[in-house]
Amino acid sequence: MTRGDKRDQIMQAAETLFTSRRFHEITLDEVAQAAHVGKGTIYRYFKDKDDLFFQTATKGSDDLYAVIRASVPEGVSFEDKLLAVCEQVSAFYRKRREILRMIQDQEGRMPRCGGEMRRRWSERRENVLSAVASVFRDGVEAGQVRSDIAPEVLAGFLLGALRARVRELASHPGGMPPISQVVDFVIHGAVSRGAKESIS
Amino acid sequence: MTRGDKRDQIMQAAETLFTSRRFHEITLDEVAQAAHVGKGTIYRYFKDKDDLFFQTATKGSDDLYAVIRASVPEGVSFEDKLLAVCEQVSAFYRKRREILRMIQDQEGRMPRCGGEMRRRWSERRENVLSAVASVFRDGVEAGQVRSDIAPEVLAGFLLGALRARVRELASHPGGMPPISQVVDFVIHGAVSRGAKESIS
DNA sequence: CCGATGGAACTGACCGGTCAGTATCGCACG
DNA sequence: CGTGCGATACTGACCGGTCAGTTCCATCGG
Repeated sequence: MTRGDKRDQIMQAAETLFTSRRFHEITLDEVAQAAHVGKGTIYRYFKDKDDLFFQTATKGSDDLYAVIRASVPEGVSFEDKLLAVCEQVSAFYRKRREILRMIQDQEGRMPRCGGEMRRRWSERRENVLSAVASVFRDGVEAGQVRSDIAPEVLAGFLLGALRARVRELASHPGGMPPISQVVDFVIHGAVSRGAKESIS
Repeated sequence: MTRGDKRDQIMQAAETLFTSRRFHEITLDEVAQAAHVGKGTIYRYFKDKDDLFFQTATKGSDDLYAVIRASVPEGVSFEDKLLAVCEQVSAFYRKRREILRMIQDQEGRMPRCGGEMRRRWSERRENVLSAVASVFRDGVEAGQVRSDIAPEVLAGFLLGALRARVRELASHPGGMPPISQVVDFVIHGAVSRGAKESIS
C-alpha cells in the first residue's frame, strides 16, 4: 500500500460523511473507522478537522473541473457540447451530491482560515465556472450564442438551473427527462415559440 | 417590553450569526449576548440549538414567501411580473443573504429531527417555489410561456439562475445590470436572435 | 532495524443545557 | 394608595458530557 492510498481512503470516507451530515455531527473517530485507519493517521495527513474538510471539498471541485474539461467534445455543435456538459455535471452531482454545493458556497463560511483558504476556494469555483463558460464562449464565436451576456454569467445561470433540477429530481425520484429540459431551457428560454415576436 | 420582543431579538441575532459562520462555530452564549438576553432565556422560547436554527430559517423562508406573494402585481404583462418577482427575491436575498441558501438546502443535513422537521422544511421550499411558479402559470395560460416544462420547474430554474447572479454580484461588487439580465435570459435563453432558426 | 501504522487510552478545553435564585408583573385586599 | 403575594420571565454561574487532538506502544512490512 503506497503513500497516497491512505490519504485517499481518508478523503473518500470524509467526503461521504461530511456530505451526509453536518460538520459538527461527524467525529474524527467515525472518519477513522470508516476509512479503516487509525485516528492518529488522519493527523499524519491533515492538520486538523477543518483542514480535512477543506481539502476534501477542494478535491471534489478539482475533480469536477477535470471531468468537465475532459468531457467537452471538440468539433460538435453548440447544443451537443452543452448537453455533454450538463450530463457530466449532473452525473457528477448525483454521484457526489454535496460537492457542487460546497463549491457554490465559496462565499460566506470559512472565516477562520485566513483569506488564504478563502482565496483558494473562489479560485476553484472560478475554474469550474470558466470551464463551463468556454462552451458558451465557443458558441458566441460561432455566432450561436448571444454576446450581450458574459459567458461566465451564462455559465452561472446554467449551473444554477442545473442544480435546481438535479435537486428537484433527488427529492422527487421517478420524475424524468431532466437534462434535456435544462438544455432546452437554457437555449430557448421560457417563452413559447408562438409568442416570441410579441415580447420586448 | 412585550412578550414577543425577546423572541424576536433572539431570532434576529441568531439569523445574523448563523448566516455569518458555520453552525458549530456559533455558541449560544454568543447568541445570548448578541440578543442582549440571558442564555437561559433562549431555552424559554426554543427547545435547543437545532430548534433555534430551524425556526430561524423557517421564519426567513416564510418572510420570503410573503414578500413574493404580496409583490406580484396583478393585471400586468408576464415580463413585468417576472421582473417584479426577480427584484423582490433579489432584494430579499441581498438583505438576508443566507436565508435562500437555507431554504434551498432543505434536502440533506437535518437528519436528527425525525421526518417531521424535514417535512416542514420542504413544505416551506414548495411554498416559495409555487409562489414563483404562479407567475409562469399565468404566462402559460396567456399563451406566452411554453407549456412543455412545468411551471414549478421553470421557477426552480429562475431561482437557481437568480441565485447564481446575486452571488456573483456579491463577490464582485460594482458589476452591473443584474436583474434585467436574468429576466432576459429566462425569457429568451442563451441563443442569439439570428441563430434561432438554425437550431434544433 | 526503521519508519509507518493501528488504535486504545488519555486530557483538557469547550459548550449545550440546567436550575436555583432574582426581577418584574398583575392583582387582590385593607 | 401601598403592600403583600403568586406567577411568570429572566439570568448567568455551573455541571457534565463530548470530542479534537496527543501520546504511546505493539505491530507490520520492507
